[in-house]
Amino acid sequence: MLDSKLLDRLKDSKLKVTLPRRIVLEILSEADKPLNPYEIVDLAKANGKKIDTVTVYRIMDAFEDSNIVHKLKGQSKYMICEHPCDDHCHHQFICDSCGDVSDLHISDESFIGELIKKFPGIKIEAHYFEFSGLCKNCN
Amino acid sequence: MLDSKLLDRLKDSKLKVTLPRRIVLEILSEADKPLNPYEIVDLAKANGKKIDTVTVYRIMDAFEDSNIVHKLKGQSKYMICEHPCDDHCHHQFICDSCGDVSDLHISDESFIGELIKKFPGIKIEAHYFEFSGLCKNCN
DNA sequence: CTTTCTGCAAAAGGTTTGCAGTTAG
DNA sequence: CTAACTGCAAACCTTTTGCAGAAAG
Repeated sequence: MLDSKLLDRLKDSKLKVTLPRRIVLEILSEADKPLNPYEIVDLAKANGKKIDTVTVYRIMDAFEDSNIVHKLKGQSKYMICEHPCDDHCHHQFICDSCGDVSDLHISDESFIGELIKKFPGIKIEAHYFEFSGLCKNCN
Repeated sequence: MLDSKLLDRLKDSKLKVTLPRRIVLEILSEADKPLNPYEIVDLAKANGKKIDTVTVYRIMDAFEDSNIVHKLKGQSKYMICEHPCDDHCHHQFICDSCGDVSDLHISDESFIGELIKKFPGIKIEAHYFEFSGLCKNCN
């Protein structure tokens, strides 16, 4: 089921609430990692729901404009933006062995602070950290 | 002119020293930012030198394998790798305003060390850091 | 002389555009 | 009812593959 808070975010935007948009939101919120449009279409199909890839591209554009999702700059992957006003900051650890993805609760300051010191003048608005390796169960 | 140290890196690898490879190296070393294959072809043309795009793609693959260039994750942009290092680890800063991408040479230890302390038992094999905001020119 | 490399053509993959029909508000 | 949205087709751009000829070592 689609989380009601997410649905509210969609309602609060100037976007119309349509079936494809609900499906995309549901898939993104259930995914534990960023997804690209093709992956979203595939997951939808796996759930018995068909959406056109082009539609997903357009939905992602609209969601990005409305700050509902965050697009990873490098990859064309998207993830739900949980703290729209705070920042689009994410830290995750992906186990190469069992595939488990965990969200790391690490303090931003220790990472970001050092960076600012090293590169004075820049302003960091968002960040995404991804680590992979072996989790403590698989190590 | 092509820097002799760079040329040596090419000679030291198992790759043959060919004209297209010299051109690519020269362009990359003169560029102050990461370039994608199309940009390399265009800059070559601007210097009166014609290379096929496919050739550039293949050259970049070979250079990456030989640790001569570093590929920015996702961006399909390449830059001369001054510190031939573990190519699984990337730190990039993307300016939201001018789109400039810079690769940050920050020590892994400061970032990774803290993480290991906090999550004992995990083994980190690769990481990807992405920061975005405003570069010092746009800030 | 052998193996690697290049350039061309074509295929494959990812993303965007145009348009007619549909649906939310 | 109207503006926004979807789905399909097709265009477009990026990247990969296959192959014959050229060049490096």
